[in-house]
Amino acid sequence: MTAAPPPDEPEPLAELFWEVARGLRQRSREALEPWQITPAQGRALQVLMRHGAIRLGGLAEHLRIAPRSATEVVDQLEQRGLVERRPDPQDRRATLVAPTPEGTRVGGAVRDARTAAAQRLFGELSAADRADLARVLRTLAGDPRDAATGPAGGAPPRR
Amino acid sequence: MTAAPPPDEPEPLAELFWEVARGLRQRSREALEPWQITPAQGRALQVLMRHGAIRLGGLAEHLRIAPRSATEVVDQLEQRGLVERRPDPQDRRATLVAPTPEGTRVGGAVRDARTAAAQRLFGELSAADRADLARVLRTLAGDPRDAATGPAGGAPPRR
DNA sequence: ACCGATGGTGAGGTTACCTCACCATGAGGT
DNA sequence: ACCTCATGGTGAGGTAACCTCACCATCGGT
Repeated sequence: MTAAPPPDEPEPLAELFWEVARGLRQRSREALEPWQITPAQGRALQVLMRHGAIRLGGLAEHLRIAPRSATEVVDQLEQRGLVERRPDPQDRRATLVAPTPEGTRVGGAVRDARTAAAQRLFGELSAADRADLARVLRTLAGDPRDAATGPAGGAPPRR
Repeated sequence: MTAAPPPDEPEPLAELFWEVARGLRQRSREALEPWQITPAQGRALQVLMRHGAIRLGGLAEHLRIAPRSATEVVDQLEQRGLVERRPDPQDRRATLVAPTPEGTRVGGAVRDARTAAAQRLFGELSAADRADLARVLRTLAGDPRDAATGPAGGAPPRR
């Protein structure tokens, strides 16, 4: 266990990664401050804008949180008039959640603001650097999409 | 891909980034599960291992949290016998916090586990990819280290 | 000797999660 | 048709990791 054959230093890599994450999160938070939207609400709204009306459980799945927690964030968004609960005609147990027109408007604005925030960070990079970053991140995310352009033959398809 | 006049898709870049962050956080969490150490405690312990005895306020600064919050995490670590409070001989208002021998032991193990976790993720990359990632992240982190050394500074042109 | 600044902490609040228990409904077996 | 079990949402209550505000002891400068 003391053996570290490739004596790399992933430690600073991870640290660096978190440092950048901090910066990105900070910018995102500033970006959605004008709308008084919490990060959790923003994430939920984005999912709803993409998927339209979905069940509460489906929303929870997309957000990777417990169904109970989805109830909570939907409560908040509903109270702000950004989303609407309606019964699922297919299943009377289920509740569909959909953005209101206002929710769509705000959601769009939030998305734009967040995009702009990301741009302010990633825009500092050259196009080549952005491409490198995207390629490497795709590899790390387990996306096999870049296997063809990989320099060392790419990573074996794990998982 | 060479001609991309409006190359503004930071959206997937940011998404990709968070996806990877999720994976890294997940692995880190698993890594320090055997020690029953929460992420906040782990971070504090790492700082203490690096700096030895420091003031509570100094710890808060390193962790970028409010002094009051540092009190809390130190309380937890002290209760587990991993750190020790002692009066600062220079200033009777201040409290020095230092890891106990046990804390040093656990802190080392946690560091190793976390390093191994990061390795499991970043180890999937080629050395060249790791270098690219490090370079780009340093730029994003605002580290002037690579600006002074020019565009091809620390990393020789690969490929 | 005084007085404003500083270091730590008690009290109490927030966010974003969680589990467990519960109820209404749906779906399958007999 | 009936019974049973699984499923969808939610009330109740809990946790981690932060925060601010108020307070006290001490420090440093005049």
